[in-house]
Amino acid sequence: MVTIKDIARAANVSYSTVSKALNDSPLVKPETKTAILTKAKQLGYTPNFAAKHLVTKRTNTVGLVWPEINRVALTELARHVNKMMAAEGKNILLSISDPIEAIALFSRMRSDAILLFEEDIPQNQLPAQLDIPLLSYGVPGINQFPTVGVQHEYAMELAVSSLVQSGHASIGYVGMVDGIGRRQLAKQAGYLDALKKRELEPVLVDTKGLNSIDGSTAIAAFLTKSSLPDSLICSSYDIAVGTVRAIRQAGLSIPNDVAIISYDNIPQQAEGDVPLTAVGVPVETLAETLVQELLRLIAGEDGLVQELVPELVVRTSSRLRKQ
Amino acid sequence: MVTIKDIARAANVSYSTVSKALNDSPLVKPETKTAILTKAKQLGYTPNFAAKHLVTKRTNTVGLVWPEINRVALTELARHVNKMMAAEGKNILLSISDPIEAIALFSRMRSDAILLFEEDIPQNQLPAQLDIPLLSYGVPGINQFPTVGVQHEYAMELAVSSLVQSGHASIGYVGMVDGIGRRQLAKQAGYLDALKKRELEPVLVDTKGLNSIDGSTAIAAFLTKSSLPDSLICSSYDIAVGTVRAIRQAGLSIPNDVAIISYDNIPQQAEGDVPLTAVGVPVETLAETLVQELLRLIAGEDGLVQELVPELVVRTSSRLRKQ
DNA sequence: CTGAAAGCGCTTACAG
DNA sequence: CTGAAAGCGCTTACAG
Repeated sequence: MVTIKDIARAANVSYSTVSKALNDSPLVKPETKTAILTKAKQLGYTPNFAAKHLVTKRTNTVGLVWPEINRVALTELARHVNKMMAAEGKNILLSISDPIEAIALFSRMRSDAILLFEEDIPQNQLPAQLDIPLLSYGVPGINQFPTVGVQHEYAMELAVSSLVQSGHASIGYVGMVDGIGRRQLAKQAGYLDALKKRELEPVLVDTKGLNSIDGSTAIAAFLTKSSLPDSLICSSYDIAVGTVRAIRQAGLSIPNDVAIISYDNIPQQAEGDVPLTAVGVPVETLAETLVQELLRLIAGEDGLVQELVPELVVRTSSRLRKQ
Repeated sequence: MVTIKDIARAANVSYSTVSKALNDSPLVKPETKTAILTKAKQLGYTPNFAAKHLVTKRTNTVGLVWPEINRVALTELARHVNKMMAAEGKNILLSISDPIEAIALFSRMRSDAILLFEEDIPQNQLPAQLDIPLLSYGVPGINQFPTVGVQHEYAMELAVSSLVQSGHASIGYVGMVDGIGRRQLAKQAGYLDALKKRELEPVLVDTKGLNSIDGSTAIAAFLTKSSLPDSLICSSYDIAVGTVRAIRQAGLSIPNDVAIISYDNIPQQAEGDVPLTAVGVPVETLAETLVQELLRLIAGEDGLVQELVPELVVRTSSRLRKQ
């Protein structure tokens, strides 16, 4: 492995001059700089990250802890965060290992910060005190770390309110019921509250999982026993995809037979056979907030707990039915 | 940030003794060791990865370059590789950035090796010579690096042969047609060869993308113009999911109206409404081969180019039709 | 068993 | 402008 000492020898300068040249310091004469850079390229030099970090104390690396790399909406969010962090000169490194181990690894690596996409870690398993900042994406209050979250309850209120205004009196919910995901539980609670407030009867369709296939299976099973409510709120994009599939499979039409509102404000919602009305914080806003907060934490500022306000985007799937 | 020197001070020993104690060296007296370990825990010590690596020359880290974290089959493969590498004491770090930048990053980080899940990088953009081993997952011969691949052509031969034996004379292909993915192109070529050999007429259904939604959209569009062949080979699990959705949506039955064989030998193929016949190298075999090869490369042995042999698993979706 | 010393590959004041 | 020196946080021969 070639080091700056090898370059120094080849270029007949001291290795501290090489270091300066490689970092484009104004302290080194242009000709010397060019000569050194040429030699470095010739020798196939690759800077040693660890050595550099050891002295500069910065890794410009942010660890993303995300064991489940399989939700479309989260993938979209990760993609945005990755891109925006790159623009700030920070590299996102993703671990799909056990969250506790992943946090420990990023700690040892002295990542500038850790972003946690997994919220179901028992509080007592999280390190009581971390030396590097950790930002949690999820429901505030589940751990002691700064958190960026979404007002899920308000999102459900928006969805229910919109359906009611369109004349729907029976509104169902498709998602994991009484599951372990905090985000999922918050959505369910929000739905139940919004219905209760209006004295409407809730209908819960339990998907028992979060994949689109879980959504379609649950709807198909439900249909063998009874007919669907005339509108459904799906707890995520994936669930909505499965729900739409099962409904159309049953020969029903959207929105005429069943109106649909999906969770997750991502562009994909518009791109299916039936453009889906969606509620949620726009993925760009979410990403931007996460990045801003990470940069603040890295700069040593105090962590905040934020809950972002969701928006409703109306598309075909919940348009007013022709009476 | 607490260092071994802080621990040394607190425990009244030299910091080289602390280092030995933390590494569980037999050279240090048990009582001293216990005292040091206790102090370390008390102070909340986290070893500095960079410092350790700088002297030991090992990072025990493998970089996974995978910009598209959205294919079910690849996610399943990544999960297996991650788990198996963890068992070997190696940490997988994933980058979803531009592959060239990701490779450069892992180079600077001195990862023990790089695993490349993206095959459509122009040969001339890849570094001519890397100081750390790189293993490519994909079609052999597209770059100068050791590669683990799959005999896609043989997989297609297996699929076609199985359908022909079941009495199917019209066999279509659903996937990205003439796209840029090498794996996809190899599958398409294999399909065309297998049909030509039997003097059967090929039918290509172009999905123009790799998501399940692309599959269902393509099938639905195809159905507006003509009827489907009586059997279909889908180029991936995702495509098969979409294909099945669209077929059932059209009121057709699988396998009675249309038989389906899907690509990707993953457990998920069995779990849908219609258990899918699938062809491909079992994901466990694929993962094991990748891990073995990575470990060989890390040990300094020569890289190999391997093509694994796919297997066909027959399930409901291609069972003999009732005549 | 314990500690002093050298060194991993860099950066950065500080002299010259 | 250039170079010698110190030091980042560790490990590992080597003395004692």
